[in-house]
Amino acid sequence: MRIGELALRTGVSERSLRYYEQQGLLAAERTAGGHREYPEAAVDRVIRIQELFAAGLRSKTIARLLPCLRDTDGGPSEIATPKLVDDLVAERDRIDRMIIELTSSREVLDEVIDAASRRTGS
Amino acid sequence: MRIGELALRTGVSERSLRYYEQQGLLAAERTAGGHREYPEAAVDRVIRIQELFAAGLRSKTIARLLPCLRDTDGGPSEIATPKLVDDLVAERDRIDRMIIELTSSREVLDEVIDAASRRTGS
DNA sequence: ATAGAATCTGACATTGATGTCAGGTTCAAC
DNA sequence: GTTGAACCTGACATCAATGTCAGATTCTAT
Repeated sequence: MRIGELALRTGVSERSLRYYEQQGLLAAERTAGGHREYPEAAVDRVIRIQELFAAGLRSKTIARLLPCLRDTDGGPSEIATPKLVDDLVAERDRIDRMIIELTSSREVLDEVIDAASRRTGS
Repeated sequence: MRIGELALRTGVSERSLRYYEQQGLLAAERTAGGHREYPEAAVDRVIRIQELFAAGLRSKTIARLLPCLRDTDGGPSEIATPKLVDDLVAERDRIDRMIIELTSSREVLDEVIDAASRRTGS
């Protein structure tokens, strides 16, 4: 598929898709005229990339991580280097802390929302 | 306490603490010479602010939200306006989605880490 | 062949919290 | 009072993904 459809199906802007390619996160074939042609699997990959971005990973880390995923390509995935594992463990811990913080903030919001709703009579 | 101690105890930089004040998130008394003097409760408030920032809220939203918290001051808290409630509900939903994404990304990282650990023999 | 939609590259702007630096003032201890 | 640490303000820089725009090229349908 071409970039417009991929953008539509993933909810990610064309601008970002081109950026992903530039960062080595997302490969694309090219038509004779130079237009990008994506395989069907690109949809899942883009969504995964977005999730990793949302988790606070930077593109460089994602670029190192992606080849180690088994379900990204059918092909044989690489094994994470020790340095990468260290980094990923740090990221995982950070994500764990973030989930805790998010949950805490969620409760704060809920409290305020509930207090106001009770006033209004829901 | 003064800004240096507050920074130390919260892990938030002095720069950020001044920024919080500028954004109306954190009040401070002033000594005769103009130095900031914080009450003990500032520690908790700063930590809460940090959590809300980590949850992706912008300072303007936090500024509107803080007066509605009951445990921030002992005093009577304000009730959230309908507009604010709308915004907070949107934020809460976004946080919920983010937690889901984070959990998903956490699993991805775990998988790669485990695969590498098994190779190394843990 | 041609028109209009889609895509290309490249450059510049934005966002918002935070880092950093400079030059000056205040505080606390001796 | 002096000195060094802590603090003040104000300005400018940073980061990284994304938005946006311009001008050119390609694709697709008629």
